[in-house]
Amino acid sequence: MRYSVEQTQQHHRRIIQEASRLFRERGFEHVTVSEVMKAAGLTHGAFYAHFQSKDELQAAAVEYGLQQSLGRIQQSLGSQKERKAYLDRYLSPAHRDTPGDGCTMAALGEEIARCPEVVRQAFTREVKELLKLGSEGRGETIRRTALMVGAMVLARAIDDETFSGEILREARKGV
Amino acid sequence: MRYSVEQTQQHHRRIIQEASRLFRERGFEHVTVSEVMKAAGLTHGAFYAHFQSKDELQAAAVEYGLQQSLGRIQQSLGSQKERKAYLDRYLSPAHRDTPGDGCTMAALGEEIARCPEVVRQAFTREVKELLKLGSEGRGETIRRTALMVGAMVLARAIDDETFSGEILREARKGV
DNA sequence: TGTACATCAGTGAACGCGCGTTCACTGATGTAC
DNA sequence: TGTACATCAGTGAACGCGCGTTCACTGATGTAC
Repeated sequence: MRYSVEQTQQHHRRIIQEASRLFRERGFEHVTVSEVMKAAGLTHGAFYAHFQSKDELQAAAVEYGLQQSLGRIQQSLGSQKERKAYLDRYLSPAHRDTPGDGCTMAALGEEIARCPEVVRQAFTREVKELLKLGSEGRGETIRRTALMVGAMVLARAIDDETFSGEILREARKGV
Repeated sequence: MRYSVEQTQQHHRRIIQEASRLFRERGFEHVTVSEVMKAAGLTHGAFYAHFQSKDELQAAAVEYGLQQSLGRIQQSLGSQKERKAYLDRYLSPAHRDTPGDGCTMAALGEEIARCPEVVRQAFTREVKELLKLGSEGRGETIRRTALMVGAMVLARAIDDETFSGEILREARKGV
């Protein structure tokens, strides 16, 4: 049956949010369209009323995830204390263990490199915005971001709590 | 038909080598068992005479790829000049554009985080060996590695040659 | 050294499953008069 | 304001395809005597 415009828009946002979370938790390939729709409270058939393909959803989810990061960074620009809290949170075991709500670059960067243009373009656009922020110089912002992303990738892949924690702590000393 | 022991061992090595290359190029999920076997000059049916599952192959391929990296690092420990050449090579557009022969951490780290234990254990073991090397202190080695991996992940995901190159150059200044 | 037999890596057809996507249908919403 | 009709997001069955894996079979290698 037909739903109201607001209802439809809300469903659309919900699909993107759940997709973004699930993709970050398990990767694009390990999440099905049906799972995303179920998480959004709908059935899979309705998906194609919202997106032309799974690729398009991936692009929208990447954009959403990075805009979420952008918001967090903006909120941390106020004081040195907030900046420190942001870095502590990023390089924490909690962030490592809950990728669904975390950094899209660290969760999906490698997969995005192998994605169709539409996804890579969304990523590129948002990362450019992300790097415009930062209280240091541009080069320093790039290096800090790379260090944080690399440390999170390694900490998540490593199957040894102690070693993984060491990587996060050492990385924290470098930012 | 039955093949000689040496022939079989050679096939086994070849399967791992081709798998490691293909996985780094396209990710575990986008490479089929059939493709790996074809690249190794065999047919897919023979695969299960060499490995119990695709997961096991992934573990073997990760181990192989990281041991390849280990060898390269060991060869760069001789002089400051060799060390610089190694860093230049790692953070080069050439490495970015040929992941099949490059760093396994940067190519597969995120996927490995979501892999079964057998793969993650192989990764953990080899990264531990990798970090034992390095001419700096342990903390510095960890930070440098994280920076390099993160920069490569971002440079590969970004769909803009200039921006991608900038990330590699800025990262190079930091190591 | 030669003969008979067991082994097992490799082949290629087949299986079962889950995926992305399609489609006929539904029925409340939105629109035209 | 009320009525008739068109719209389209959502449902759930179905389709087609490719994947990992299995299996009956092959035949040179390796082994026992």
